[in-house]
Amino acid sequence: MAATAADSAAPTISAADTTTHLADLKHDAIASEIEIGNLTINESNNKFFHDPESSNIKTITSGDTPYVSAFTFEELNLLPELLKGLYVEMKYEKPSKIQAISLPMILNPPYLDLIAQAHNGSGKTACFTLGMLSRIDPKLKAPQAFCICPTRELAIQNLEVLRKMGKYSGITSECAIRAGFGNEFHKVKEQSIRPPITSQIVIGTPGTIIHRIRANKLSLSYLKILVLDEADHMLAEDGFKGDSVDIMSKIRCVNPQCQVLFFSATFNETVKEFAAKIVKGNHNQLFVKKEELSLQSVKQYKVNCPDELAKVMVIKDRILEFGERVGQTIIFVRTRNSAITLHRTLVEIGYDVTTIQGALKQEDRDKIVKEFKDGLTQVLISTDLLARGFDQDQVNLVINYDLPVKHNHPTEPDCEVYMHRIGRAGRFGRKGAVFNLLCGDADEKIMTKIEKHFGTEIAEVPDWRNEEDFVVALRSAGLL
DNA sequence: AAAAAAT
Repeated sequence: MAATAADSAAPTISAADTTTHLADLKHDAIASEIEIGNLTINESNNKFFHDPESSNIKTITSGDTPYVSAFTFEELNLLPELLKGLYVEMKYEKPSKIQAISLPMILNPPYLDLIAQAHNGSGKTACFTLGMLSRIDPKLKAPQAFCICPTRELAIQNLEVLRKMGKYSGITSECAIRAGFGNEFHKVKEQSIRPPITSQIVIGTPGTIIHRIRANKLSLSYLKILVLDEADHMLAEDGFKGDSVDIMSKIRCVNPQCQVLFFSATFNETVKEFAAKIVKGNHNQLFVKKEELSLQSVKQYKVNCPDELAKVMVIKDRILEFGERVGQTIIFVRTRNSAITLHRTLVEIGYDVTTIQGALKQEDRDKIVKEFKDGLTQVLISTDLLARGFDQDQVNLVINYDLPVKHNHPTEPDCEVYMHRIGRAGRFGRKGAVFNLLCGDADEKIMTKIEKHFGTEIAEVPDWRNEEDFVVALRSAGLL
């Protein structure tokens, strides 16, 4: 990739010595914005692929450490085994923007806490994965890094990335997610007689991590780094706030110096404030304006449908008719029941899909995800189970069968979930399209609120019955 | 029953 002007003027993020109070953040008194080159693109032969627009990430440092963004992985002084993992296994060439900015902050002493926001599909996972791998003392066979995630699927996916990246490092890792439920006594029992965890990196869901800590099967004594993936959800009142705080305070008791990293594409004001409160005094922050969070490469559409059947018809005869040619599709629904019903309806009219939701047995969930990731299935119906973090390159279409709404305020959109859902398409700068299926005034109002929140105009597909309208939409998204 | 999560 051609070097930009910004490349030569290696930006030093100026050290700020002031406090980290929110008032300061608001005044941008200690903020310095930096500009660096575009994301590195690895698969330029992909026809659904283009250079994502350069995005602004606002950097706020505290303490007196100056950071220089890394334009190459070599500058990060990584162990050769890790560099090999990045180049050979991950097929990375250069750090993406968020990686260039955050990795120096993560990897260099004094290992400050970090609150980091970056666009969906921009390479956040690699940031904290590399962070965990680099900070492990290979000789010490004890847990030194935790990563907690909101779903089991995400924990499994993150472990897969970590093992790939760390393939030559010899660092040990495992998932801490619940294996057996209710009547699967043998599995539950298996876990209760398990020996203590010796893996150096543990990635899991909050409940299971707490359970292992309480059972004294997961030592905190050597912990160096804690990662909260999808951090805004992990810290949300109606998310995993209680569990996350519990884990953090247990760690602080034993190990007050443990570095904490919060990563997500979204941070609403409430969560942002809370995160800034619970990190250690000196810490770093990276933020993106919500108006700049929408991916330029993913086109959003709305379709007015007279009734639920029309929504089904639109999915089958208008969108998937062409959609199947351009990649995989995820259809998001609001409830488990909605997932089951839509699945049944589509099958009834002769269209085969798979469905995932939290009420399924874990082995079925695993199988459905695997089939989809292996490309054996084209269309996947999902609840918000897969709204966050799920990474599948080939997903070019997202359909919101139901719009995401706040559970205690059904007339209000859940803008964060909306952003995460549409972020399942357009991974790493690929092109994609989102179709929001609206039915009635209430839906239209919610859609308008979403548009206002992100300051984006969502194009309307004029007529749900007109095939040509959808062809135009997909073509304009760059998919046909 | 919002969904997720050792609920």
